[in-house]
Parts: sequence; C-alpha cells; structure tokens
Amino acid sequence: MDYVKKGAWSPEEDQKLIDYIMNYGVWNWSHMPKFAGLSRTGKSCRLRWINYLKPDLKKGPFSIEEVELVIRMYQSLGNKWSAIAKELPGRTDNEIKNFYHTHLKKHLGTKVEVKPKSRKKAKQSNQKKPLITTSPNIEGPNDQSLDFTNSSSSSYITFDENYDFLETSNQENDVTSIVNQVHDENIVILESNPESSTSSSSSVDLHINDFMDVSVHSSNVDFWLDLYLAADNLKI
DNA sequence: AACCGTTCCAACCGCAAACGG
DNA sequence: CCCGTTTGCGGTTGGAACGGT
Repeated sequence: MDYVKKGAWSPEEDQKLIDYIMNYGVWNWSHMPKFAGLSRTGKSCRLRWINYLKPDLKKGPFSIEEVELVIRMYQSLGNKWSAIAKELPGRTDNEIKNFYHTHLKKHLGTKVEVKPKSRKKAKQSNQKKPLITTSPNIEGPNDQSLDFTNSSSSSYITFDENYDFLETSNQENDVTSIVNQVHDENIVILESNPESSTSSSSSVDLHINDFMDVSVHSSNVDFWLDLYLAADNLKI
C-alpha cells in the first residue's frame, strides 16, 4: 500500500495542487493526487482546495453582516453548514462551522460574557460597576448603563448608583414587560411576558460577579446580536 | 524563563448521498 | 434495481499559538 501523507500541508504540496488544478481542472478527486505528484488521499486534496486554496475564497475575519447572516440562518436552518455557506460567498462550510463553534455557540441561546479587560484591575479598584465604558446611556446622574446603541436596535441595561439593576430595554424585544424577577446578591433573572406583543419568547439573565463580569443570557437573537456587536466594537 | 491551561482552526474521520456501469 | 465508487457533509480532534501565573 502506497504511503499516504497526513497532517498539515506544506507550501510545496499546496503549489503542486494549485498548479495541477489550474492546468487540468478537477476531474476525479480520488485519482488526481497521483497525477499531481501528491502523496495524499483525494479526500484530503479536495478539502485543502475547497477550504483553503480556491482562489475565490474570502480570507480574514467575518464582517458584521456575515455574522448576522450566520446567526439568523443558524436559527432557521440549524447545523446545515453547507446551506448556510451558500449564502455567504467566499466562506466555506468548515469555516462557518468553526466560527460558530468558537465564537457563537457558547453565546447564542445561552450566555454572553462581557469581560473586563483586566480582572486584576477590577478587583483592585474594588468598584462594583461594569467595566464597559461606552458612552453611558444616562437615565439619571448616578446611573450606570451598558449601552448597545451602536447597532441597529437600541438596547441598554441600566444600573442605579449602587449598581443594582434598574432596567433593560430592547427595541424589538420588550423585556421591560417583566413578569418575573429573581434577584439575589449576584444574579438578576428577568423573564419577559410570553403573552406580550412580541412573538418570540425570551429571557434575560443578568449576572454580576465579584470581578464584575457581566453575563447576559438570551434566547433572542436580536438581543444577543446587539451584545455581540457591542463587545466586538469594544474589542473586549 | 518555564510551565500550564485555554482557544482556535486546519484537517481528519465516519457516514450518507449521489453517481454510474 | 444493485453494487461499487466518488463526492459531500457534519462532528471531532491534534497541535500551534496565545495568555496567565
């Protein structure tokens, strides 16, 4: 049985694959490695070409529009990565899947953590306030707010002078119509009224721990997206 | 500087669908 | 149809890079 190389591709292998496909095109993945002078399986060659070498691939971080599209399509299609990829030219199913698992999965529908830049500083300063310093949406002189107005819909969470929860608002998801509120020293759990005008049920958990991490749980995509965009803008 | 835990992504694997003789 | 082969898909993982101690 012939030796078959596995693992990371070398630049030389990449060049052989590119040269071969540019000259002869793709005709049969399982036979072509031999002709291209590659000790790889056809499967490996196909994957390398589709996910990394194809000239029309878009490289670099996902744009806000792409992130939004991935989130919305995942909501409607689930883990149909290839179907989602068809809507994002230049992005591969593997790339979208990786992006989802590394950046979105831990947040979407479960939890968003907006962390302070330095836990040490937060602890030293001994200040019980969120370390997010976007232009505060001031409701009163002593209020502190997390402001998400830099995305299309306005959302904010407001704290009073003791950094206790005051209110949260979202243009599309009116969580101010709260029917249930559980509040202990660290956690505020809010549940919006499922009977309210918005069709999507939602809940928001606000968690403030000793280091002033702020975590928001939401099953609402729009609300989550606001948080994602805010955090992204702040490079948190 | 060394170590260790975490994050991220390229690439693998197994399986299913599609193809074609 | 049937069956062997090829292609495509989604889940998983190995290891490099990074950050914290």
